[in-house]
Amino acid sequence: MRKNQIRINNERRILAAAVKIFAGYGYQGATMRKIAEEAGLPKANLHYYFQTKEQLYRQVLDGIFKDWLAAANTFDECEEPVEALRGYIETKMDLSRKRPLESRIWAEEILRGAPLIQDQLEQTLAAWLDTRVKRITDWINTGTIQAMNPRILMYMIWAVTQHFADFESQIRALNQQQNLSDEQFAEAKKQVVQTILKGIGALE
Amino acid sequence: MRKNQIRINNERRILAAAVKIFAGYGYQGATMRKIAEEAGLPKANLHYYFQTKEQLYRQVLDGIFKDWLAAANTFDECEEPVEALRGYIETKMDLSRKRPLESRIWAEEILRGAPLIQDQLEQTLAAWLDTRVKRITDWINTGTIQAMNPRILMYMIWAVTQHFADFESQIRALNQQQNLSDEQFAEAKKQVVQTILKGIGALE
DNA sequence: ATTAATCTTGACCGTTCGGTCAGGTTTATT
DNA sequence: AATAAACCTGACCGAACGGTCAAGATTAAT
Repeated sequence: MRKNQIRINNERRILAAAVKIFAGYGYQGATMRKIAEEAGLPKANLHYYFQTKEQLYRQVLDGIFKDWLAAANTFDECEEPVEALRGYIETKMDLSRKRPLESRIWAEEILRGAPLIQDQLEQTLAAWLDTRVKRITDWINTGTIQAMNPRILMYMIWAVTQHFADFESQIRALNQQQNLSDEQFAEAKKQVVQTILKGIGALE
Repeated sequence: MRKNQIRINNERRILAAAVKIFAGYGYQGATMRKIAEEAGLPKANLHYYFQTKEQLYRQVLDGIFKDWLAAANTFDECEEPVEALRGYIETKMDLSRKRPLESRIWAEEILRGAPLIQDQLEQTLAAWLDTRVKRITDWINTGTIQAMNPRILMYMIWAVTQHFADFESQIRALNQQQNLSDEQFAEAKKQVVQTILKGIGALE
């Protein structure tokens, strides 16, 4: 039941263009014409593969959500809290660095009240979070890390890791109009890990 | 040279409506018609007080920027790093709680690459940050807190404090579809302060 | 080689956008 | 009371939006 190669190629081209335009202009600011230009295709062709702008946007969001969840692998594979949290924070930071556009699309959707992905948040993401909260609670109960609210810890990790993608233009303006270099980003990653792990009493 | 009371009242009404609509729909998604409806005025009347949509938006951003900088008072007034940072974090958290709409408008502007406020970021905000970086550097040099990159510390504080406003809908979806109660928010504030201060070695 | 299925696209449509403007109304000044 | 300044607003404009469609071109199946 594999799709025709033409369809595969064109859908990929359109989705890649859509990510750029949605990230740069937001859902409302993005236009089918801009996406078509970016993809190098006539506008009517976009509507052949994706009936509406909203459907195209939904597919973009779905792809982002999957990457988002996949970043948790390190978290699940490690037994030790220090290892697990460090791995998760570093993976999220790397994702922020490598795929800032996707991070910004996600952020804008949440900012607008998550009109299209509320269901996914309330079901898939909520279940995902519950599982990790249980693991952290176990660590607390066995005295491996200090008592705290695991949900708030996760919110803090998400906030900090995504900030480097979502607020990139602000950070650039405060860094002599230069994006963070690889060295600066590595330093940031290290300090974020260090501060959070030490902050919850998992280090020293 | 004081303005007529009619002008004062109407400009305030329009600005308040604009904050709601810009926060809820983003710059592109917001329309002059929606803002006019929210303000209870005919659309043409908006253009009498604010020539263009962009000018109205700029005035909204200016107001936000001023509040943003004013939150730093606590930071400057305290000598001790623990007191100064705790005060600043708590003030920013409270701002996030009390004025989430403004926080979201700011976030969206940065997300879009700060097209209208780049100058303010590169000048006013950069100078503001430099001053605070110097203070933190002094604390480090006198051994009051551990060595670190003060800029990254500030980025972390901004990220976490604003997250509770900007990602409110995500947090709500993960909290049984309920916004954080006052008690939950107070707990979050406490844990954020605790984690960051302990994370940089200013506590214990 | 023929047919069917898929893909391509310029031209077009109704709607909504930001913005304008003429002409009336209200408020302030003298 | 008269004049000027400020304020108000329904009706309108060109541009751009998302989306449609018919007719032709290409590819796949037989």
